[in-house]
Amino acid sequence: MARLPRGGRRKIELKLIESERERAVTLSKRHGGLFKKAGELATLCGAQIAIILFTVSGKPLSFGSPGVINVVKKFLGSGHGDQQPDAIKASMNGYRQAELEELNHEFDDFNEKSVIGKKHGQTLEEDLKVLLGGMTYEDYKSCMGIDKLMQMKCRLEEMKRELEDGCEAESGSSLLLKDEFEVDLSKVEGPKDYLKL
Amino acid sequence: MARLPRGGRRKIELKLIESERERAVTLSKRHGGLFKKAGELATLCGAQIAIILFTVSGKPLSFGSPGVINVVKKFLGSGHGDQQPDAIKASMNGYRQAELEELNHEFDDFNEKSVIGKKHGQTLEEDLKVLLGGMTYEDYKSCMGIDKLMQMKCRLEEMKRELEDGCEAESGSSLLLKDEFEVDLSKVEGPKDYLKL
DNA sequence: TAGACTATCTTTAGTTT
DNA sequence: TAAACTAAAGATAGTCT
Repeated sequence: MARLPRGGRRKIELKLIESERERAVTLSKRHGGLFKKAGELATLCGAQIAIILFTVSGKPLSFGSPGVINVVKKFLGSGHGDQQPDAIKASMNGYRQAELEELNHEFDDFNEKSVIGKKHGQTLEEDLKVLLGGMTYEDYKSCMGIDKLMQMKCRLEEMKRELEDGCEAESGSSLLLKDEFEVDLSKVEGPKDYLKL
Repeated sequence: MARLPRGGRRKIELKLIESERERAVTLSKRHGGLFKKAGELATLCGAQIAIILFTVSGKPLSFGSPGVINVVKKFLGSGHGDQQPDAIKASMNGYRQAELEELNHEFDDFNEKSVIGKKHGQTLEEDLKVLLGGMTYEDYKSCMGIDKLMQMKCRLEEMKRELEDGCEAESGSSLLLKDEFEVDLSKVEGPKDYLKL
């Protein structure tokens, strides 16, 4: 009855939890917390939100307000007709728009880091080395951050090209992120603001 | 320089934030927090996760590990081939499985509440009244909780019927939740465990 | 073994700059 | 206008039952 207050929350390392049982417990707790937060966000901000979650064993869990399928449909479907003030974005579906937002955001992050490097008199090439730290080339491919950064660059250029060509390339498949995305770091240039949409 | 520690976090009511500006600030903060938590969940538990978010103004934001589209595809596509130990679930896609999980979970919640009511000698009909509190009938339709509960009941029965028919009704459309779902409370029966899948 | 507990960590509402 | 700040609110890791 009388509880000994020995244990409390402790900070944990952000890496895959080894123990399968502990992992399941953590998933259960955080799954609840995440969905709760999503619900609050929907209520407080009037946002529509969907979360799709697959556990390591393949079990699907989902949250949706006003329903996963509705949000996903909107995301995959056309975005025109909504109150999009931007003419370019009005021709894109939610997926493209969200991707664009994300890429621009990462673009800003990278630019900021580059500027910090510049202050120390580094070249962009050196910035990259700093950003990549002591990783080997093999690490690069498994590193989400830099991988996405490279995808970002190419995607931005691709989008820009499409827009300059008159937004006619509606085929879509070329816009899907490739599972395998080879990056030749020697060809990486520094980010340019004019690439940002 | 010296900050007067007058302000700190205060509890807020869980309803739509009136002020458009304040709503945007809250969305920005919580959007970051939510996506961060999702990333942690993916890392810690090895889970695949996608979040799709539309702001009130229609702007789409997304998070995905290993990419929104991949997770959504898996969700909408067939679930067979994965390590599903359950024969029934193996024939369902992620969407149906997740829906089933959610419904079973709500079913448990409702059952638990009913049991609590039973302890006080109430009938199931009275349980419902307790659960519904002082709401009017119009409130029912706008009340997500009870609305989903009714959907749940029907959906479970529907699924059960399909399964008994040999899992042949693969058409799918009948399984989509209807936007408008009329509920006649006088016909509502108590939950039965044999309905649960 | 799934839920209760609690000390601590994390997020964020309101404020200031 | 956005960013930094502060402390209360909220989430949760580890423990116990």
